Amino acid sequence: MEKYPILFPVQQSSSSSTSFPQTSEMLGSTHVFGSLHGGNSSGLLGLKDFEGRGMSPQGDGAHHMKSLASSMENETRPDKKKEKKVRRPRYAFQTRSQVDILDDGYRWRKYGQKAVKNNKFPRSYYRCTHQGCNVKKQVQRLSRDESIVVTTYEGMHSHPIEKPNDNFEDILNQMQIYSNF
DNA sequence: CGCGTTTGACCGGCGC
DNA sequence: GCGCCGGTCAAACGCG
Repeated sequence: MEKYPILFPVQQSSSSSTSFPQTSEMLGSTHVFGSLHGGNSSGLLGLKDFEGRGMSPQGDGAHHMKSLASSMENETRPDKKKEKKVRRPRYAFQTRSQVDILDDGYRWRKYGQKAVKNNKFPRSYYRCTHQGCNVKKQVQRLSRDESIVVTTYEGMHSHPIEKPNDNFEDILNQMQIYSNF
């Protein structure tokens, strides 16, 4: 199935790499959504795994990624009447890519970027620009292995994908997304 | 011009 | 209570 010479729909992101050596392996480990049961493929990890390990061998400091470790937890807030912020489950997966921006068919608007402790690369915060859709995602590159990009999705899209171009590759990618649901 | 990015300030939660 | 830290806001800027 992944024998197609499909490349990623990274058309506009010129990230210092004109010729991508990316192979089907990379595609195989991408776009797996929600099915993080035990698929420890070469590049897929659960959320709790995140990157909490490569860091902090010194024990102290920087293990505040509890927010990221909230995988399928439904946020059983022992708190209160007011649910202003409904923390929805997050889905994180790693991707072997040389570009940070993975085009998944949706249109995202970046709204923040913060430096990550124990990581030389910053983390970018994106939000779906569709009206009424507050799906968020954050993209982060591991400093441990800079060829790995961790993408964390939060929320579910309730609107059709708006694809900026109708390449055959894009359609195939979308099919991959859906089939993995 | 409209839309997206950049970037420092701001905010709320949690640990000490 | 204070300070750190992760996340978000928003004004200014850039680009097509």
